[in-house]
Amino acid sequence: MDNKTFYITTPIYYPSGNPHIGHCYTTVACDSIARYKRMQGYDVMFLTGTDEHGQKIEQKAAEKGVTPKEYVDEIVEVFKKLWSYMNISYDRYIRTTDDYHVSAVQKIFKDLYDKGYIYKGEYKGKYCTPCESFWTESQLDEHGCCPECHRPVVEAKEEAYFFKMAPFAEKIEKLLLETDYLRPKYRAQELVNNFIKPGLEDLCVSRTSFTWGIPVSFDDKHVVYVWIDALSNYITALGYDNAAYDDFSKFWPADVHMVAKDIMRFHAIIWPAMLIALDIPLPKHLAVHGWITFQNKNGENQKMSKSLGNVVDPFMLGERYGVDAIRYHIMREMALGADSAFSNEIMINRINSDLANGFGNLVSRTVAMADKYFGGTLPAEREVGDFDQSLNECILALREKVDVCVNETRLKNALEEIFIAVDRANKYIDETEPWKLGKDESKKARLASVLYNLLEAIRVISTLLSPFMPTTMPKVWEQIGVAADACNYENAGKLGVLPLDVTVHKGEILFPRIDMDKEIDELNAIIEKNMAAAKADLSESEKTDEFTPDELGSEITIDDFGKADLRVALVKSCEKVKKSKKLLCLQLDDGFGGRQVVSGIAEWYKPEDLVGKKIIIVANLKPAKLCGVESQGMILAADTPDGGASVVFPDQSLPCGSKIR
RNA sequence: CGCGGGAUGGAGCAGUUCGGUAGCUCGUCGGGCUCAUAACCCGAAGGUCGUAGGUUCAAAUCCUGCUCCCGCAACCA
Repeated sequence: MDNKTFYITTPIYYPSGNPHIGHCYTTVACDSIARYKRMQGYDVMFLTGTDEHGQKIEQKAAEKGVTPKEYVDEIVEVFKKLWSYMNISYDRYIRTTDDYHVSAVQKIFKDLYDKGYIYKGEYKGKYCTPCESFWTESQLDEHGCCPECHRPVVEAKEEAYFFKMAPFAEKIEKLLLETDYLRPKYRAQELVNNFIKPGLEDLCVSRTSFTWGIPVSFDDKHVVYVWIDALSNYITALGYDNAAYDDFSKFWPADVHMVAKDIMRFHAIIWPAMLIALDIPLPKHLAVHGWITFQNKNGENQKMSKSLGNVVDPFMLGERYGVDAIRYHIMREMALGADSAFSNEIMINRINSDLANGFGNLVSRTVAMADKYFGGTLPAEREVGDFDQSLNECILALREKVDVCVNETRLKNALEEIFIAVDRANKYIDETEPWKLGKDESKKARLASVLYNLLEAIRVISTLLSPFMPTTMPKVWEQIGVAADACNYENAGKLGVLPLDVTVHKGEILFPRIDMDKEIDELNAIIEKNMAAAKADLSESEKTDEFTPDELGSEITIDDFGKADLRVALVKSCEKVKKSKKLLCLQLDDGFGGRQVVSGIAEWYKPEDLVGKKIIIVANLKPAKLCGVESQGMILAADTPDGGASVVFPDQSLPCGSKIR
């Protein structure tokens, strides 16, 4: 027998804060697949870890007055504690601060440089001088200022190394469109059209503006910037370019990289490009799943966010419902690619109907009957009857069905298949009416057969379920009187494994039914408490930072001011700019025949709020296009403490075109 | 005309590859059962499959136009 291997990874998580249910999503899914593959006899490597470098970590650490390493050490402990709590069976945990990873990344970087794929160039971006930080357009705050200190940023450039992407475009396009690398496949078109067809931009892979990173070995002003550092973890953890491990030839290429959709791009394009450049075989599959969205009381979906107080604490949920119930719910709701809503109600419903009423109750009623009618031990006599075949066929076909789903990383469907079998077994009880058989002495053999068939069904079902719910299934085995080592993959494909005179042991309730109304009330109370706390936090920080006006700008002369031509204008009409969230398009009477101005205030003003009002505009600003609409000037508005904007309204009686000086 | 996804009984979804009686889970209503965690089983109600056309003997499915939602991109002059 050759030892088949299976290598599966989670992303390495960014420890800028404590882990939440979103992190559990990917990790629990990978864990279940890893456990399933181990059960099948594969030699499995399941890797997870943390991506610990970067500016944000550096800053967070500085805020707390600790070193970056001390800061991440603390959070990594929380991650590990959570994984242990969630029963995550990772084989290896990589930290990008591990020595072997650091030196391997330096070698990889140098290797790519020597091969000509990395070159020195100039990085252009928005720079905040006080923070000494570069930001991309999209990172800037709502006023186009630094997201950290909210002061204006300037165009600036710094020396940086770049990774050439162009040589790989064709191969990556083929990888996405013509292979089954990407799951779900329908995302491939989007990636190709958005990023490959317009031409891949070279990737900035080093920075000089912060120091918390892996130094470039041949140019120590620079640290390696995120991608080469983070993505390499998948190979350095196996021992690529380092001596810490020696598993690269054994496990590479990876069978599955599982990621959430926000980092799909990097794993679908940049990672393959890096591997091609390094002349390393590509991983087999990239499984992309959606986000958990949090459904609030009104049934609206919101992305999880700390300030909304809706971050679901996995420890709290586990305490209330049990870790396996959480694991089950996460995977049962998770569809490949699509988002899934998380709400207390959906979760409790799921736990009650599937786990408590369905599977838990099946075990409970079966064991209870064996206990009641036979004192726990079945007699050896048997009598085949109606419905036996139908049940047995369903159970015998189950393993194959689950195999297929797990191989395609469709865990939701795998669980669906298993619960079809649970339903079949529950139905079998009604069909065979064992309670009637129990009253008739002459039907004991038939009754024993019925109960035996049920116990066998439970054995197979619980075996296949054990990778998903590793804590609870051994309790089931205890109850149905089977040794844990008999609940293996091979036996899950056949019947007749339990001894004819099997003895059951009535035990605790596996999944207690949850009182929905009571539970929702309690959870809402917790949520409100969290929100209040979050709000208090927020107002706390407002007192210290947000109420402080932006620093005064540098001194200018009267001439400088005179360059700006400010005028009063009347809003004649106003409408939202299509395809934009923040833009309003205003038609103005400026006293000079009218003009059109676009302004990013749609979040705070409705068009009808402005029509008929006088406003102040910068009249001689160079026109620009926003979302394809021309804007001939800008309107004046003030920052509000809550991060909004308040348009400055002059006296309504001023005529249009009045100059402001 | 930036790219892509979506619209199916009260809710959430499958079905669309390759046209042929519209399916699942939850909920509702009625019935059965009593071994079981007031659980289980059966049945019923409830859908113009977003909209307007087209192709066809036949369209949720193929084609075209339109509306609305959601991501990504863009964007606060």
